[in-house]
Amino acid sequence: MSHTDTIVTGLRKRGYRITPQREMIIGAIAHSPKHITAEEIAVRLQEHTNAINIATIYRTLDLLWQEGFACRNDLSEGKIVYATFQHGPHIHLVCRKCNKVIDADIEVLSTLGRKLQDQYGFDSDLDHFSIFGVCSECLDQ
Amino acid sequence: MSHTDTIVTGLRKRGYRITPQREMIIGAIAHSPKHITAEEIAVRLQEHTNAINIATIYRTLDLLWQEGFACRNDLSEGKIVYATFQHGPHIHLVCRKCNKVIDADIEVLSTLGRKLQDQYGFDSDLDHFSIFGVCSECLDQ
DNA sequence: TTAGTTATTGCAAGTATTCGCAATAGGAAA
DNA sequence: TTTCCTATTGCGAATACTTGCAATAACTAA
Repeated sequence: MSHTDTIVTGLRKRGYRITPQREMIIGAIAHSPKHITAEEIAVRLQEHTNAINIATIYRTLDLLWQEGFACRNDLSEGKIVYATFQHGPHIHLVCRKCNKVIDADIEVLSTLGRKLQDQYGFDSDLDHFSIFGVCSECLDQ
Repeated sequence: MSHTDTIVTGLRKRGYRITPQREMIIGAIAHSPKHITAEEIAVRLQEHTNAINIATIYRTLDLLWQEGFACRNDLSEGKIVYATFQHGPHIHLVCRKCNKVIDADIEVLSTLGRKLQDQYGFDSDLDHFSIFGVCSECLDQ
């Protein structure tokens, strides 16, 4: 089953209706090799059809995020980026000086996730999230 | 020295100019007992003077964040909240189902910060940051 | 296969945030 | 003090995102 189908099936199982718009939006984000913005999805889909409203894209991305099929990150570039989880878990270290994004591996987070679960009953999205700070180059300056 | 003065002095030391606007904005955020939005600062300041532009507030908040005097969090309520660090470090656990925010203590993060420093030379803002996920009540449903 | 229920869409208006540029005003240096 | 340099402000326009509401169309059940 393709990554797109996995998400479509998952949504259907939870009682959501699958519209052509949703399928196309899910296809676009699932095939994107990197994080993608709502606007980028709109541009992509316009190659196929010019009839998907930007509000629908925002609503679908929000749905995917709420249902745990996508991550949503403010990388402080003035827009929010989304991605599905097919590319494997990682952290974004976002430099608040130069906006550079370093992808770090998540090994260190397993303990954190377990602790938040135990102490707060909170199921954290640690597969794909952002930490702000200052990168080594900016620290040197 | 008051919390406001600490920040003002810090900015001056780094070569930034201190304008009455900046002082008032810093005062507002430093005195706020909780996270605050740009709009809330604008409302507050209007009690004192009706001459501070909203764009200036956004620019000053961004400056404070970039210089490490404030944290900046998207709690997914459709707006970004800011705060200074006087209230002590903590994590926000933000539920992506119900938008509830749980404040957790940061003890678990010290290891993480050290690892990111060692492995990536990245100086993380772990004093005051957000993790998305699902809270225990929403998990039960 | 059709009809009914109601989730979803498109549209247009609203809110949140950023940006370009000319006018203003901090603060260093004379 | 005053003068000058240029960082900062205000304004208005641009971009990013959200929301209310009527029209449409998925899906369920007959």
